[in-house]
Amino acid sequence: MVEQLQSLRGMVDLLPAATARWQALETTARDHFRRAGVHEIRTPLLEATELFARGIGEATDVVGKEMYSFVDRGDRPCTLRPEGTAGVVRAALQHGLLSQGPQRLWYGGPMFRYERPQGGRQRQFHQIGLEFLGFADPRSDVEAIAIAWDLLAALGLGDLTLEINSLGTPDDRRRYRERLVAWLEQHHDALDGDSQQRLTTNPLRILDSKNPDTQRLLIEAPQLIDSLEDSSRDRFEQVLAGLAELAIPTVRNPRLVRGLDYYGHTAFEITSGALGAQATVCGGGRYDGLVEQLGGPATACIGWALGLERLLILQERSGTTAAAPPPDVYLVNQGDGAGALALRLARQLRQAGLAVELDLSGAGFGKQLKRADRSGARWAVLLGDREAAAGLAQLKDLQGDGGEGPATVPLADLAARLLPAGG
RNA sequence: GCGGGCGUCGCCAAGCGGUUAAGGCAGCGGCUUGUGGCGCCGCUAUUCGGGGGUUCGAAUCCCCUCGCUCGCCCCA
Repeated sequence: MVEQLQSLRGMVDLLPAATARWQALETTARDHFRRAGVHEIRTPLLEATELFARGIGEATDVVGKEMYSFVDRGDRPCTLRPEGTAGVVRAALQHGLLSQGPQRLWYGGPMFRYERPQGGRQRQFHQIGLEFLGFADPRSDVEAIAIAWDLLAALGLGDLTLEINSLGTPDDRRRYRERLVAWLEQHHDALDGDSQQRLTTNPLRILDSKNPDTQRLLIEAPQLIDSLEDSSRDRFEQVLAGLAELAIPTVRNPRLVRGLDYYGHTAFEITSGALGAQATVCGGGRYDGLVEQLGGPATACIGWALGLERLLILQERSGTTAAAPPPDVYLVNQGDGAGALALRLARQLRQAGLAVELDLSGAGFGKQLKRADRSGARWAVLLGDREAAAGLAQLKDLQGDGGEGPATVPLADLAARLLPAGG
């Protein structure tokens, strides 16, 4: 026997049993964005490696060790997108969207990160994200976050925590980094190994270390908020006030820093305690410097991304169900004449708007009816050669108890007979 | 990339060194060659993720490998 081929590690198939749930999720999201006046943008899965290196930051883990990169046949360094923002900004610049005014955009689709798979973490995973390009007002932060919060609620998810922080301006951060490093160096020996390393590579990331000893130590450390200029702090307060006014509960987390270089000012995460180690369902923040960094005009932006696999895990845990809808009609047929006619009848009923499953097995009526029952269809339409010759069909209500026998209906009347009852 | 756990039919699952690898669900066939849901009967793993090894003998022990899973890391 030939060795069984498998999907690549961390790459997951979505079988028919799962796709109903995904479609429901996508439908809800699409409608939510439509009502929020946010428009969809679709960009390629594959981009020049340089886009991510410049956009996300060379020093980040996502760029440094998690990208699916390769050189194509034209010797171009390419990368499967590890996140959506960089591509959206690139597309907006390339097509001059920003000169048409501020953009309210959303995107969805697969992202790729070469990591060790874990619950809620795959190598190909799916995100839905929002990007507001060209919005500086603190109210845009509030609205962006509110859209995420409400979408999660529309998807039936409660019991979530919105953690929020301000990373201030690049100057604020530079100032803070110096203070923090100075302080941490005095406590160098008390830090865990990972954090000691990050002291030189990315000291701010030490703040959200999961090491309990490090966390205990950090309680005494200088706080980012104290290094913010007044204007940054005011801005943050306005965002918090705006969220409070919308009755969206926030938890200030002074140690929330996030891993992508482009974030500044508002940074937030929406987390759930039901997800284990991968607790973040939605994360985002302001990235006022990114557009410029990618060669565009200085443009204030805020955005977020939402992990669909994690969302689905939460929906499942909270018992939300979504089953694939059964067909309206199961078309039982037997005999050559009836078989040919059934093919035509199925098409005709479908054109009339009914969902029709046509039995192609050639099995007996009993077998087919059994399958009709299991399909969950409301109606069985039976077509044998006797009926075919007479231009009739038998109609059975599969959801009744079988008390009344099948009705005999002229083929021409079938659609009309079934449609009003279908609802 | 690092550490722990796991891997028996499409799914759930017994077996834990000794002749033919339980069972349930699903599937298929029959009872019922033109009429469903119930019931009954039968069929469906020469094989235990894959490859080596130990042994008279392995699904059961060892090694490697692949995959899953939990934690670290990272993030959605």
